[in-house]
Amino acid sequence: MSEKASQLSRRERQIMDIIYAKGEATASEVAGAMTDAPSYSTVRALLRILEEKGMLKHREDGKRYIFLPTEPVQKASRSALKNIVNTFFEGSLVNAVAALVDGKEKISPEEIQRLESIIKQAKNR
Amino acid sequence: MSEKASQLSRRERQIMDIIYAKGEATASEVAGAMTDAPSYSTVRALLRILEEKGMLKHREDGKRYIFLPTEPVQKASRSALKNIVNTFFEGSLVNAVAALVDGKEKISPEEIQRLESIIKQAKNR
DNA sequence: AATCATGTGCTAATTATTTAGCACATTGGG
DNA sequence: CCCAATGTGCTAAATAATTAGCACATGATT
Repeated sequence: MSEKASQLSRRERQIMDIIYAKGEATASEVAGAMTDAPSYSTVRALLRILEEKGMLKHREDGKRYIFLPTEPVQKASRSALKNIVNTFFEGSLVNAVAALVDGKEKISPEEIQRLESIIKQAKNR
Repeated sequence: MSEKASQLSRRERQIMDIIYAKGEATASEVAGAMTDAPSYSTVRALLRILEEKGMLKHREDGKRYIFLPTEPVQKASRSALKNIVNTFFEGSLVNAVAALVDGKEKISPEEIQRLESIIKQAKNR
């Protein structure tokens, strides 16, 4: 079912989530985004480990490192969704969408419209 | 962002996923569902820990224990989805649905129809 | 130029997770 | 009735994850 992602430890996953949410981030940005952040030193160590594991890469910006995911967000998100669909919705796309829509309090007319067009597109395929 | 779920260790999460997917399971069923399963003894230990943490409960069936989630699958799935929407889709429901639909190879006419009715319902709210 | 602020690399220690083993209970078959 | 098969509880050991600290580099500021 799951492969690389589930090999990550709790902290590693937490950090990956932050970086996916931000797109990219420095060590201190990551630390800042953690509610229960350990020391800066610890965060750096984890970033290094994630890089060793091939989950992250970095580019340099002056003396700082800016970390970003190796795997593009699109691919990662699809695999995360797939996992949830399989775990909770017996593989049913429709049930997952239903949960997503039902779970949301208010859906604006614009959103409805966009959803309709998504389905329209799916129809013509 | 995340709360209880992210406190689970790698193995614990793996087991929770299996039990959510099955609805409920015995120790040996859980072990059987793990591709990289450790010993039976280990699986039982993890189940016990998950029960201590309040994630699982069990009922007895003869001499066996059948484990099931404390939190209903519906609630757990919504929280998992919410997490993904926030992490990968900047909180946008619509983008998540788009990824879900785009990620799927074939969508049957029946599925399309059900999707349409989900949106229709959402409209009248 | 000296000092401070902020960065990294590496290492070592603590804590958590993961694992297997042993003792004992129960059920079903021979 | 006895024994094998299958279950649980508990405990202890091994492995992995998490953490902080120290040494050193670099750029800015006084």
